Amino acid sequence: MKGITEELQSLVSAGLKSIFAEEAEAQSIVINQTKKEFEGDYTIVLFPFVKRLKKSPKDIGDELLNYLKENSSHVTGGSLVSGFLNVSVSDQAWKDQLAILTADESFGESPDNGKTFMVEFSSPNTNKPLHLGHIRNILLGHACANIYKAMGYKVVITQIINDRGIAVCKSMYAWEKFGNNSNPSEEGKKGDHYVGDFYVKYNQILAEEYTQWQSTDEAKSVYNEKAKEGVAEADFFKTYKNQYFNDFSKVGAETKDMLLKWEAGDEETVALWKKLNDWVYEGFDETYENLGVAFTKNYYESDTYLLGRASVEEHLEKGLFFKKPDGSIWVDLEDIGMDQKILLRADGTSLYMTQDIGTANIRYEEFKADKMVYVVGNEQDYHFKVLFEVLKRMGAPYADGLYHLSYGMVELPTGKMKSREGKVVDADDLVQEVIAEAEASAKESDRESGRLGVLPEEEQKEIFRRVGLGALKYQMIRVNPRKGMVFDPKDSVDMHGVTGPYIQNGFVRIQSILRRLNEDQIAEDFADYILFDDEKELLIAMSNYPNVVKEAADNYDPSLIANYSYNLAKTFHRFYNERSILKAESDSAKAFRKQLITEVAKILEKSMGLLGIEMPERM
RNA sequence: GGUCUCGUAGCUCAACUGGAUAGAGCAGCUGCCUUCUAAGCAGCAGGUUCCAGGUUCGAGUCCUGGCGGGAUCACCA
Repeated sequence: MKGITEELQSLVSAGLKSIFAEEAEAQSIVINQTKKEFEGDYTIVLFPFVKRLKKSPKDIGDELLNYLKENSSHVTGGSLVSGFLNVSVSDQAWKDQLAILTADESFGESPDNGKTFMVEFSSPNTNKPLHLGHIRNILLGHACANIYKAMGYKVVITQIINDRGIAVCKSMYAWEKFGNNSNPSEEGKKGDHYVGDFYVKYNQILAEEYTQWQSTDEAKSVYNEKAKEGVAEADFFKTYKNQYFNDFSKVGAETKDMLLKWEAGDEETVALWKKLNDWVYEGFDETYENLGVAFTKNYYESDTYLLGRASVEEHLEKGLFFKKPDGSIWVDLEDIGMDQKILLRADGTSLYMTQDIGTANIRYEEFKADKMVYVVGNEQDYHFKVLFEVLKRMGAPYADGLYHLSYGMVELPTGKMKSREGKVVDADDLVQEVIAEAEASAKESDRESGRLGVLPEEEQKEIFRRVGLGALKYQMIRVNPRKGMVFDPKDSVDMHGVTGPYIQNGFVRIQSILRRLNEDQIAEDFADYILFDDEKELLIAMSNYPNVVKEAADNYDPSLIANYSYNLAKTFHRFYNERSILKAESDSAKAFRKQLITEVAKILEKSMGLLGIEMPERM
């Protein structure tokens, strides 16, 4: 069964063929909703054919309109305005459209296509809790997974956990020194926060040590070298911190020693490492659960960091890469305007790039995914460009299905977040905060209506949770992923206007009506009903849903869904203010509207569901 | 400096991938709750779409060159 838009497209396509012998693919024909200023429901843009047919828009439009009227019972009339053919469709066409929506439980969802979609997101480090940046990442990735599931893919959700390296050792070091052999539950903290606090502590003691060092003779002599170049002392020490850590720091040396021990498999060190990481995972799981996401499979860097090496060496022999005199292995991408990039160190140890090559390979072996999408911030655009190019040259069978879903950073009004300084918006805090805000907002409006106060405590809590999370998630997803965004934790999230709660409110209003309607029998028949424009607008919007899902999938852009849901909700709110359902002017109006709003609610719920946002029954 | 990316109302964002007079929300101002949930609706006001050229029936959208912000240019991940 086809929606009206598709029907018009194929009619126009057939019409062009029969009248002008012109081949035009149905999907390529541009059909818009007619602007309010003009008479009509749908607009067909004729300009593309003017040139190809060498005829005036008027000739084409007149003949096409005749064809449409003769060949479709749905097209009742139309008018031509400078190259735009505005056609009107019959009330029956709208009712047919509603029937399609009602009959098709999985409207907007495609049947199983036998393909697999894999998405990687979150990808946390185990030395600190998740923050605002992760939230955008997680929500984008999760929404994409849902969208591709709706498109008929089997979906695999993964994260790669960065559980090794010097950063983890820093937390371990600080815990050993200051942890008093305690643990998260004794301290009443969430595991990831507990461990993260030691990471912050570590950076504090390192900073103290560094400050003290700056007044030593050793430091003076290092600075004196640079002073000749006219670098101010304060500026010098600001930029020297990393090198200090590597060359002079006692704390740094001990931490690096810890890393070496870990790599050598030292039992005690590994046990400590495992203990801290397990605490962190417990904390992460809680955060993920609060956000409503779950992973099919976790990859740990401690397992995968050696992978890829064999693969690189193999392709070196095939002449794809080259070896520098020092023994390191490189790929030369200068022929496509990119740089040379190192793939394997002289000592044979692997790098970020090597790891990612290896991980991609084992993932493909494990899941045979047709698409593999990485949700990673745009600061890694270049890395993924190189990675994908290298995999392509290596002849990876999955190379064409790789995609980097790059998104802009989330910034605070004060600038970037600095996790080392503890200057971050914590994910768990933020979630708690928005839920509290939803509660405050609800109680304020409930003071007059008294709707929620009578519900059991549990039920109220669930409502606040859904509304708060709905607000947060919607705000994060509604902007185009490519763009950076500013998030002000002081304002937290809005509950009015273009927001999650606005859309949820549309759904809630419908549920409220349906609860009342179901109390008495109403007529089912509305054959003689004549539609209002606002009712047609709802049908137009709903019939467009599958296209929006497809577009969101093609562009890896959940914000399209977010905008769509808002527009549908807005159309509904307008309709709601204009037309009564319980007190409809006739039985057929009541029957029609009942069916109409039932479908509106379904699509609101479905589309928001794709974004991971749940609908409350009341609010 | 090279590469990538963004620039639309005071602020946060749209614009169906080149279509009609660039739309929403927030903030400001006016109205609408004894009538289906006012987390709502209606209205006022707010624009040289960063600038200059070009492509064409038509450009916020594509091309060229500037200007401005961000990212990146590690044998870190």
